[in-house]
Amino acid sequence: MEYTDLIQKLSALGHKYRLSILTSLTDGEKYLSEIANEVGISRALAKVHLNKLHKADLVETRTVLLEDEARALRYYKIKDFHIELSPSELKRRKEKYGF
Amino acid sequence: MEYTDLIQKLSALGHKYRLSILTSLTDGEKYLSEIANEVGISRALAKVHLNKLHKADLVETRTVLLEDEARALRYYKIKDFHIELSPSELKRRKEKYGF
DNA sequence: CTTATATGTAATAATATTATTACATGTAAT
DNA sequence: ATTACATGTAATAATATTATTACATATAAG
Repeated sequence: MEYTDLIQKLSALGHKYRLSILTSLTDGEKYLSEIANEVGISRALAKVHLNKLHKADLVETRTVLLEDEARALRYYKIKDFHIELSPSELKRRKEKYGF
Repeated sequence: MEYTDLIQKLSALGHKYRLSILTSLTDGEKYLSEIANEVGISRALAKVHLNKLHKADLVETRTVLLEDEARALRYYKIKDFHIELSPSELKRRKEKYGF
């Protein structure tokens, strides 16, 4: 993973609501209002944090048409990622990539 | 690791200078001016970031008296930590701790 | 006594993040 | 028509982070 991408993911993960949202999405995909309710924040605020998670490539979205094909829901799904950090991992990265 | 401690570590790690400082410290302990030079920032700014790393318990300090026992240097040393995050890790945490 | 090295802090400025509020759309059900 | 869901955005306010500047201490060397 690129340095700037790692930084972006770490800072996206380092916020209580965003980590909570991501954890909530480990159940499966959910739509905005569901997420806001589960986490206990307003829909608008949940959107702000979901946007940040999306920019960091930690979630992806999918629009689902309901049976009537009139209304559409936007589902948020956790993307796969793997971050492992420790002093030795940082050293390994440094030796491998030079930073 | 506690939820708030994890958040604190993640947000401490999620900044270019701080990750750079930590990576630099994988070589061994260093003092403030060395760190500032290596990372390429002012001493005052390096201090700000080291304070944040210290609060997140990612570095520890040690005061070393020079031979003459007059001057003292404050060495910063990386602390041991291990952070592993992925969708399945988040799910495991949730099932184990409930968040 | 000036320069160089090391430490530290406090105050401010600049920028970014976080949170809220208010508004917009659309469909379905009462 | 109003209420209940669902979506979205833009503007503002509040707060926090990040960066700089300026000052303080102390020792050693020239």
